[in-house]
Amino acid sequence: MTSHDPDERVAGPAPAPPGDATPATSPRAAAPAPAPPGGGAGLPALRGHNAALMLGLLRAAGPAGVSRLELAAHTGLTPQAVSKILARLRVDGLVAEAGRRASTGGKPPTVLRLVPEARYAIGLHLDRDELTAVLTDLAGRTVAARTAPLDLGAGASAVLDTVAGQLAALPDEARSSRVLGVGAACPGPLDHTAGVLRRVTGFPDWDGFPLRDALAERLGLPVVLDKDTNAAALGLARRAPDGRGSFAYLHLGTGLGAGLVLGGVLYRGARTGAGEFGHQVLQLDGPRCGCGKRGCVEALCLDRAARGEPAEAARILGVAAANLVELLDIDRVLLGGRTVLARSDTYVRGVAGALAEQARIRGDGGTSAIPVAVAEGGAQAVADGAAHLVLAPLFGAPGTPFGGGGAAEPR
Amino acid sequence: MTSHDPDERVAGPAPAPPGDATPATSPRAAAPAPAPPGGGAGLPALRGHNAALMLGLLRAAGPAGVSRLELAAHTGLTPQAVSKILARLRVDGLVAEAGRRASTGGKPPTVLRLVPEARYAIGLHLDRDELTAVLTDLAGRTVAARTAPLDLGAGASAVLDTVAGQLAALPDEARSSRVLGVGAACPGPLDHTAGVLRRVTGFPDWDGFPLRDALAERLGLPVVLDKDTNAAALGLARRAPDGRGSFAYLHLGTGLGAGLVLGGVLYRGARTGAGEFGHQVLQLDGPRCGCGKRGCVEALCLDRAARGEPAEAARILGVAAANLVELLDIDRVLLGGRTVLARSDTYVRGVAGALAEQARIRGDGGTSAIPVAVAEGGAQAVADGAAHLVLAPLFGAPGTPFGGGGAAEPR
DNA sequence: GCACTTTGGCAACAGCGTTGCTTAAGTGGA
DNA sequence: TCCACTTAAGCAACGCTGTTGCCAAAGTGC
Repeated sequence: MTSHDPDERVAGPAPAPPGDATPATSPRAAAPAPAPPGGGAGLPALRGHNAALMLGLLRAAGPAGVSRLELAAHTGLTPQAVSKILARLRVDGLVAEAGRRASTGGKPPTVLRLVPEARYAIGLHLDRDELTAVLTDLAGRTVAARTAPLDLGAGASAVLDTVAGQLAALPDEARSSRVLGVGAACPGPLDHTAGVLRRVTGFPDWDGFPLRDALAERLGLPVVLDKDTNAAALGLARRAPDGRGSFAYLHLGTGLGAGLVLGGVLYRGARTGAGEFGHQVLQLDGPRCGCGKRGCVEALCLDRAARGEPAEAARILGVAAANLVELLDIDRVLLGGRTVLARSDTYVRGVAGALAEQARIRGDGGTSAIPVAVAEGGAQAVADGAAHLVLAPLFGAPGTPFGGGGAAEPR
Repeated sequence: MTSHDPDERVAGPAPAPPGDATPATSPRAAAPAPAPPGGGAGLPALRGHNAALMLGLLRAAGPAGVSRLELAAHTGLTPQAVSKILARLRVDGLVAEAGRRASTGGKPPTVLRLVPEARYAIGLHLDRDELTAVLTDLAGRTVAARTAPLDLGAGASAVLDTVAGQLAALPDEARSSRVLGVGAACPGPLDHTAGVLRRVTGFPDWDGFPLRDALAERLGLPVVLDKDTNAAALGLARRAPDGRGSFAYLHLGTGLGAGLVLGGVLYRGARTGAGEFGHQVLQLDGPRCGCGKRGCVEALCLDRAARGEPAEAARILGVAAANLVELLDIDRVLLGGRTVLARSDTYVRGVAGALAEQARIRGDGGTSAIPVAVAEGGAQAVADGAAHLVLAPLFGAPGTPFGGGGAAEPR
């Protein structure tokens, strides 16, 4: 079965066809209420919240797993409650027992871990000249990845064809019913909520195109659309040790953008346009930038880089990063993008220098220098992160409001 | 001093800072659960969440009130559930019926409203040379306000004496058991979580002083400590029509600071140091600022203001504000502080001009110019907002995590 | 081999919002 | 005047949540 039923509606949790007896997994409810935003919560929301929390802790534990009592301690829930919740997750196939740990003077604890192959997500990175598609499992591991040339200027139909072709070439799991959906990352600006592209620099024809719905219809899967920098930041957030940190991912390629993770949660802003970092004015009445303003970081930075002065470019980026750190009080800065990767040491050193200088001036002792590093993941980072646009709702982000996805039933 | 028994436990949910999930324990032990951060939720949390949500909607409705069915529609809860929740709140004395509205073809709806005098909070603004204390009721109205000279340099004991004296001069309600706590706002930087002051500019002796606990012990009430700009922003957030907006409050007085409300929630940052807006570098290698860096907005702005060029100062502030708007995608900018208020028209025009220019360049149509206004509340805005540091947890912020205060029992 | 510790499940329970139905209190047409 | 209809709100029973109390399982250590 290579193609999904084209008539299938994707948006809502479509009520399962009566004749189609879904296997073991228990379809709990047909999502009764559209839940007005900011709404009240009932028992289903409570269950979803705790289930998501537990899945998040299990994912953080990795292959090593966690014991029930450890989960109880981390969540503040009763061991008995943890047992019940885990029982539900085990029935759904998301969690499994994985042996026992050594005793500490009593009955040895049973170790639990995620079942990575229980669910999958597809991540797409639609760049200006290249398409990357990855298949990611529940644990966040990249199962498969493909890259193909792409011409964003070739029109919607051609782009959709390319995407469909690449997905068809992914392993069979990519077409199983265990795929939760597709995360698509594009150059901004775009409207995440509506799933519509805006004026992608250099490709004005895409302005207003409902890419999310077009992809959803073509692929027969739910689709989430977001900016490439946001996707990358989301992917990096998963790698954070505590899962609650705040950081900025600064992407310096042909342009300069940022993805902000504040308190462990991707920050998108009121109109999902946050992170437009490139056109922060850093030099009052400075040289005119392509955007029409004067003294934008992007222009200053890329100019120095083009002139073969990467150290100076890095210093400028560092000043902008220091602004960011002061304003948002984040605890980490990650760098990425082609321009950075070409001279990563220089850029890390330049930005770290600016931040160290600032820490020295503030001299807070406690708030010593903010660490700077090159973002892991390399060229695939955006596509990887795009998959997490779909996976993330399953896992309880540290301070998420009610009703994190919970044990999402596939399709 | 007052009639408070110093050993008495101030029961009920300790006022948690809005926006983050830290339980912010009162000096004494909290009764139920220490609730590990980001923890799981049970039925009490569910109840608290919905109660807080309801209180938030009731507050937003103001004296006009709301009907049960309207609350049901806004929350997504069943009318029956709304009835039950309101019954509990009425028993607690927080909510009361207030007549009926005209019929629309059936039984006329009963109107419900907050009982403003059911709870109170005290707001303190400890400025460098002045102390303002206000008594605020549940509806957010300022019941009483007092201002007295203060010398922050006179030492902790003298400052505490002054505070206690001012509180003693507030109306009797300020000493009733219905007072939930005290919100204290100071010039930054400080550590909101620990309740400890940092290097207040000009008063280095305060560095490391545990003001929150000192005030709590002296006054026998729970205390929440925060930066003056944060308090002001929180107070302004309550005035927002939708309650979910994002805005920045820019305070230009003897210094320049910002309070950020993102998605209806006060954003404090990882180490509660967010909003350090004054030392954003706006002119690469510009004139040296008192802070040690070069080209900070604060230095540029105040220099122009001192030179009698308010229009130029406003333009510079506008460029910095435009940076903020682009980075965080907020939908409103509010101005305040002595320097602004002295020439408010000039500053509003200057900042609005910069934002309009940016909107023109982006030319998004939808995202037309971000509105700019002078913050309401005047000199009392900070003290008013400080009271909301205590009140806010009672009301469900739009997207708050679990366990918003709920119906706090006094004593 | 026995006391002890640690782990984890079973059963009963209190409390949450939901469902189904009834009562209250209006409007409006015959 | 009466009766059908609409809207509002409460009562009772219910399903499901995490919690509590208790007990069985499975180790360690003397």
